Amino acid sequence: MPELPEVETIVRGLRPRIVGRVVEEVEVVHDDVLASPAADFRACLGGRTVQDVGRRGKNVVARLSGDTVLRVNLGMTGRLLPVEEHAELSEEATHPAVRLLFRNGGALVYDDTRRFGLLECLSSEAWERKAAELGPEPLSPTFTARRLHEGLARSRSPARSWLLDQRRVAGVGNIYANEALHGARVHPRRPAESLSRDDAARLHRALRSVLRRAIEARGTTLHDYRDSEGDRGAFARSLEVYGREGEPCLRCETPVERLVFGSRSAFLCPACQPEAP
DNA sequence: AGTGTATCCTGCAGGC
DNA sequence: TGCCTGCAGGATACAC
Repeated sequence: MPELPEVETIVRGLRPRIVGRVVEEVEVVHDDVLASPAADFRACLGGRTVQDVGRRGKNVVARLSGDTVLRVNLGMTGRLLPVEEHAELSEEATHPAVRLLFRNGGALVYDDTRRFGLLECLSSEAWERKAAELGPEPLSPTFTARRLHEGLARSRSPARSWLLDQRRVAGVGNIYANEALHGARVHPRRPAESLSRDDAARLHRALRSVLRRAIEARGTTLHDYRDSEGDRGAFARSLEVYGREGEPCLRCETPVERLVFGSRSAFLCPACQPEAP
């Protein structure tokens, strides 16, 4: 669910509310969202101060004292809800899985209906090693059209599968992959290596554009996604193909088609995005 | 190297 | 109302 723009929105809201707080107690409601046994997770976090909250790909990355990192992957339905006082929490939390209780009151609740998310407490060094396996940040200045073209050229995967692979580029999920491909007029099934330099340049531009606009709109809420204030994102109304099967393409009126491959839906305009280049 | 499939889990919409 | 199927912003592991 949450892709780069949603995670970015969550992180921005979270940062001012939890930096400086000290984790006093860790309540584990469902240990299946933890990467390690609950006792290890508690010991890893207990007593530490939150120093910063950032994002890498779709991961929320909280840096804590003692060179410790809490990585949160929100899966499909994960939410991070800062709560001011113990007493009246859980208003938003319908499926709390983990609660970090702060010294002097307040908490950060990890809520996750489907529990596909993952919380991992690890050393800075261990986190850096993992982060190095992720592809470049698509909004970083070092992610150039040329670099994208070079990456695509080495793979026969369908372009959409390529975009979803976090080792190739970090943070793109099914919504923005489909939107970017439509913006670039590239069929989602086109082999990555078949994209010309021009195709790659359009894809680069479309991807960055859609991610930036979605961040401005505070993300896309289809069902579950809420930011750290509990608010919905506004980008759903700006989607051009995702979820619009049978509706007219906004560019040419041709009905949007849905395909399934890689066990996920792909949405495209068959006129704007021809399968053959 | 790539693809198809299954798995984790819950909720919702739609058909009957 | 109930029961069924299919579907969902993700990630991973497996066999072929």
